[in-house]
Formats: sequence, structure tokens, C-alpha cells
Amino acid sequence: MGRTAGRSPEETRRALLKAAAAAIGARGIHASLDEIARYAGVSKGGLIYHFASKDELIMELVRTELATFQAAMDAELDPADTAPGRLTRAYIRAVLIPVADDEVRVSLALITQLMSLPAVAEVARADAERIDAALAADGLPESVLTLVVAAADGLSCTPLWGGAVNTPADRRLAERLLHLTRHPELWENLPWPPATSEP
Amino acid sequence: MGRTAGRSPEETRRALLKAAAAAIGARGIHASLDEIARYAGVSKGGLIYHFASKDELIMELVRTELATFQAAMDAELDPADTAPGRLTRAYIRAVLIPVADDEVRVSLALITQLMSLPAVAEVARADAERIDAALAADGLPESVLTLVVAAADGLSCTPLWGGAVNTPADRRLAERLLHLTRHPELWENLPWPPATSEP
DNA sequence: GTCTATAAACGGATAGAC
DNA sequence: GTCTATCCGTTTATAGAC
Repeated sequence: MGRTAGRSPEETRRALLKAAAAAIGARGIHASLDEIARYAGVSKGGLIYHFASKDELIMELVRTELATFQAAMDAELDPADTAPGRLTRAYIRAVLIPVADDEVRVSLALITQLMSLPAVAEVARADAERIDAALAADGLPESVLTLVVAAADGLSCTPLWGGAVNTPADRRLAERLLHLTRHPELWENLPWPPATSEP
Repeated sequence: MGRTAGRSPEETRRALLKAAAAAIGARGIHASLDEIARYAGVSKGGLIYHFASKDELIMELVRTELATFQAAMDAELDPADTAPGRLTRAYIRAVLIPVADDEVRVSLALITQLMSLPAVAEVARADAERIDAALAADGLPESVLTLVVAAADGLSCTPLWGGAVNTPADRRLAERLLHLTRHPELWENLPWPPATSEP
């Protein structure tokens, strides 16, 4: 798809990154340069002109993906919301945004494929740590934070196993998670049994 | 590792499947037959004797992995537990079993690598649907089921992003999830706001 | 039942034409 | 700035020896 003529280098680069995301998400990390290039409407030689190696293309793709999620979180941050948990609420909303069903699967497949490369895993780990630290400093009790983050992550990764996303039940749960971040005492004050082991 | 002589065909097959799981989990779906074979202590030719093609090896591996999870769930089913939610409790325990930290990452990497093959994705989807149906018939209110399954899934997939697993907070959450399956009214009777949209 | 040798295809990357 | 042609290493799979 896409023509060759009349495209700026920037546009070509973007087209190549988009093609790489689609190809790798659909066919795995070993989608060939030839495939990616053709999907972007350029030749393999043309791809190599823009990205010196496959590794370079992939690392750029990873940086783009991580930046995209960060941007989504920023966009979901409500400026009017200054209560504890505001960042956690943005995280929940950001994690559950891409409701375009099959898109989720491709996106998850992409990131997991990318994670199989050690260099990528390291970058992603550092990024995850950064987000975790920010969430931990968001003013919510740890027990509530653990719950809502785990549940949001769980909802977002069901397509990994082929499950459906964004069902009515999922949306209702997401709303309740958001509610809990505003009223953490609801969860904390439930009559929990005493912890079973370790002091 | 492992000698060639004095091994029954069944043992060799099992060794090859185990080697394939290790190699693919560690190095991706394109771990070569040569690597897998050497890891199992046989030659590439020997591998091909037992599995006619790489696809056949992989599909067998997938069937094995899915059966292993099912077996874990069965093992976690408490015969003395006849209350509603017994299957869900087994699911939560099974999902959170492999506490051997780095093992989780390899196992998750394996399944996501395998999922990049369409044939595998189809088999896994059918299996997930089967489990979902069983859980839905487990006698828990939908809202509680959705919560505990999502949270358990979320806990189990954090290593995907490089996060730690089985932290004290995680274990505490897991216990609370199990508790909720025995007392679903705790969750249901919380003062939730009315649903925001759709009738 | 397993191994060696080899065929056939494919992948990434380079050189240089246009 | 992009494409063609090509090299070279790797991979799957086969044929046939042991």
C-alpha cells in the first residue's frame, strides 16, 4: 500500500514503523525486512536506507510504542482531578483505551514479540519500573493499588489467550476499579481474614 | 545433556518437547531444530525422526502446555470444597502457582511466542473459551467472577512487562481474591454508583 | 532408531545503478 | 532517495549410511 513518490523521509520512516508494527504483530518477530518493506510500499533496499539494520528498526519501534502509552496516560490525566489516585485512574483508563478489539491482540502480540529480545526487555523493564514508582507515589493504599492495577492489567491482557475484550462486564469492572481509587476505604474496610502466614 | 543410548522413544519425545519449550521460551519461536535437538541430546535428524516437521513439534508442544495447565487446575481442585466458586478458586491457585520467578517469564514468553502462529492461536482460543465457560458455570455472580479472574490474570502476567511476581502484596491480594469467591456478597454489596451508560 | 551429508530455500545486509 | 542484483550465513527438510 502507499506510493513511493512524493513522500518525505519522515513520512517514509513513519510508514515503515507502522508497517513493522503490523507485520511483527501479525507474523512474529521474524517477519522479514522484505515483508515489512513491501507493506510500507518501499523495497527492502529502501528500508535499509532509513534504518541501517533490523535491530535499529526494532529499537525505534519499541521507543515509539512506549512513548505512545506514556502519551495515552498523559492524555487521560484529568487536570481537574487533584485527589490521591489521579495517576492510577489515568493508568486504568490508558490501559483499557484501545477498544478496537483485534487491534489489542496485534498490539499485545507486538510487545510480547519485541520482549523476546534482551535489549528490548531491558528498556521495557526500566519503563515499567518508572511507571510503578509513579503509581506507588500516587497516594493510594498499597492494597488498593495492587488490586486495581492487577485487575486492569488482567483485563487488558485477556486477548493474549484469545479471549474477548471490552465486554459489558469488563466495562462495569473498570468503572468499579475507578470508583475504588476514589474510595479506597471501601476495599480496605472489608472484613478480611487475618493474613495466613509470614509475620 | 542426556544420553542417546538406552532411551525409549517415549522418553526421547518427552525430552525433545522439554528441550523445545526451553529453547523457544529462551530464544524465541525461531529457535532452530538443531538447537532443540542438541539440547535434548539427539541430532537434528533424530528430532525429525520423531516429529516430521517443526510445525508438528510445535503443535504437540502447545497441546502439552495446555494439558499441563488443565492438570494444574485439576490438582488444585479441592475435593472437600463443594461450595460455589470451587473451580474459580482452583483457577486462581493454578494461575499463580509457578512462583519460581524467572520460570514465569520463560513460560509466558513461550506461550506468547507460540501464539504468534495462527494455528496455535486457534487452539489456544478454543481452550480459553472452554475454561471461560466452565468458570461462568461455577456459581459465582458475574461481577465477582470478572473481578477475581481479571486480577489473577493481571498478577500472573506482570512479568511480561518485566515486573516482579509473587511479592508480599501480590500474595495478600491472591488471598483476598480467594476470600471473595467464598463471600461474593462482600463485593456485590459495596455501595457502587449506578452504571453510567448503556441500559 | 539415530546419525551424516546435502539439497533447497530464505534471511539480512552490501554495492552500486538509476 | 530508492531500487536491483547479489553475497553469505542460516534453516528446514530429505536421502541414505550405520
